[in-house]
Amino acid sequence: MFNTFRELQYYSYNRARNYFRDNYIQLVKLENFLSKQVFQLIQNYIIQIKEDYNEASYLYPFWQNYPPEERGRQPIGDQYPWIEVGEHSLGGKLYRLLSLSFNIRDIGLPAGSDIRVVLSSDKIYQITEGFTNSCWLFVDIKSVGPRDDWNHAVMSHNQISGSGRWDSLLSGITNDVIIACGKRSSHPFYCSIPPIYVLSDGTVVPVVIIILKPVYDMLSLEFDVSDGGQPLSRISCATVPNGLLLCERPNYLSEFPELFFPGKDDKTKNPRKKRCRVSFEILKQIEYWRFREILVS
Amino acid sequence: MFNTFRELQYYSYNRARNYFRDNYIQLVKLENFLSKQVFQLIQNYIIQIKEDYNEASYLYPFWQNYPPEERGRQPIGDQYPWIEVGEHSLGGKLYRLLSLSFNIRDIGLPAGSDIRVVLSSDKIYQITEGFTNSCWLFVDIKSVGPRDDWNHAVMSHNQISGSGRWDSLLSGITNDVIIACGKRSSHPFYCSIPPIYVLSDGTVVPVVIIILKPVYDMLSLEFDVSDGGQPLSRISCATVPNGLLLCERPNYLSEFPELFFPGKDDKTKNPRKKRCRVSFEILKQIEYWRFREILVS
DNA sequence: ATCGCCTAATAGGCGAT
DNA sequence: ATCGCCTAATAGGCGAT
Repeated sequence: MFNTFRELQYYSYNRARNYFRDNYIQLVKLENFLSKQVFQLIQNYIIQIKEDYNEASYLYPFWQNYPPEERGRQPIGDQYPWIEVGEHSLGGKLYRLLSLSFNIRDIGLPAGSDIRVVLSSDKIYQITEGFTNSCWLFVDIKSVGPRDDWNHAVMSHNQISGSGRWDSLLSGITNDVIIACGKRSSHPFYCSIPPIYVLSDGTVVPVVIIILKPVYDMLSLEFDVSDGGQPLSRISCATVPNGLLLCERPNYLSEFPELFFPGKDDKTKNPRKKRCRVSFEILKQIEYWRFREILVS
Repeated sequence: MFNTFRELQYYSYNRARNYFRDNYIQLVKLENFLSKQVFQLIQNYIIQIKEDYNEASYLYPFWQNYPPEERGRQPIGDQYPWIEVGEHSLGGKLYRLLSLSFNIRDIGLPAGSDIRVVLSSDKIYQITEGFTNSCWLFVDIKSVGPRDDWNHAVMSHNQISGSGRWDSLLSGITNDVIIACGKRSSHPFYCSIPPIYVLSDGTVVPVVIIILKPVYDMLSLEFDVSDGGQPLSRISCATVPNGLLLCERPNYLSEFPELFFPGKDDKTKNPRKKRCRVSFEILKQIEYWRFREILVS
């Protein structure tokens, strides 16, 4: 079955890729639209999200004897790994709330982001002027605490889409290598997600990548609090341009070569799997709506 | 905030724990009910699930140059890691479909299973004879292929609930150690999930643990197929008894000491974090409805 | 059938500069 | 601010017995 629809997909993919390279404005509009949708969902439900998130701290007596171990170089010892708190309190809601505005399919893929749903709606059909009614929304949830709260996110190669060349039937898609280009260092970044998928039924599915970054406080650091707790402080939302926008047209990477900069992996990591960082500051420069924040009162 | 509601939770927890130890039949009924619900959702949507699952194989041209690496001892080299295919094609649907029958909250926790949702409904209120209208459904999705398709699942300590003693206000909950007891070996298993949670608003939330095990075929192994592909073959559903049922009343573990048997970790693993295996055969003996299968046509 | 050897992929805290 | 050092937790393929 790996090749059952290959020929159909090959021609349809290249047709779609040409279409969206020519009409790249539609991709931008699609990203703008979904960025707004997701942002508004979170904003509308922020009270509930905050309550669910903060319950993790209130449930301390139930996990205090089995906390996740701290990790990394030299953990100070006053922090609890909080990854899953953000993933669940945000992720579950996204699955449900998106289904209010879109038809959803949970198409399988061996790798990709935390949450990935194929969305269909008339609005997408409108935006693409009838070319497709679907897109693949990739959402990654990147939690951080007060000591790691910089204006960027760390992305793995399975979380960023690339130029997506598919030159000959058997070759399959390949992305041009991106340079994670920093002030003091740089390294190649082998993003692995295509800019567009074509499903076995012919549906054309451009990829949209959104990062949600819940940031938590550590109450133990505040001078007037004796008790602990890691409540939600704010949520940043960032929309990373589709690989065609990055590498083809308008080729954002040529104007903003430092959009991606070196990640967190050390030199023992397989270079093809090294992560990069995405600058939120530069995303905002590309288009103001690519970066937004929701403060939690 | 770690201790804001501790006293309330302490008393309410022990009251609830006593209640469900005395009325353990209600816990069993609750598990039976949810087991049926989840099983029926999957059965009703199996065509869609299968389509979404199998699309991962059809999308091969899009990931063939960036496949997840095989892992473990001596990979043969003909298999693709398929973990995320099952997680997403099943998981996304569960989030949405459960919301048709239940009110859902995505309460945060630093650790636990893949999917965990606090469900509320009148039906739960009925089953518990008015004691609570909520439960915490923990669902773990455990994919395997044809070479690892045994009648069990491997569970980490964060995926099984225990006896849940909370003896003094400050101590927090602790589970009695379970013995993962096999034919040739055995080891302690330090399950870390309490049998019941009490939320900050006083809601009593007993835990229900369900395992979904999608099993895939490897077409490359079939003698009349030259192409590859890893389509869905069947889904097993297993319901693991709540820790109170296991360790207190009716104390299933005393009658079925081999329900949990040694897991997959090696001796370098922190003993407190070692996984165990759960026997599906024994689950079926405990109550027939604790193990069911859905064949994919 | 039992059970454990073995490694990829994810993630983000925090130190060194 | 930059960037990479560093490790927990999850997962299941498959070999040895």
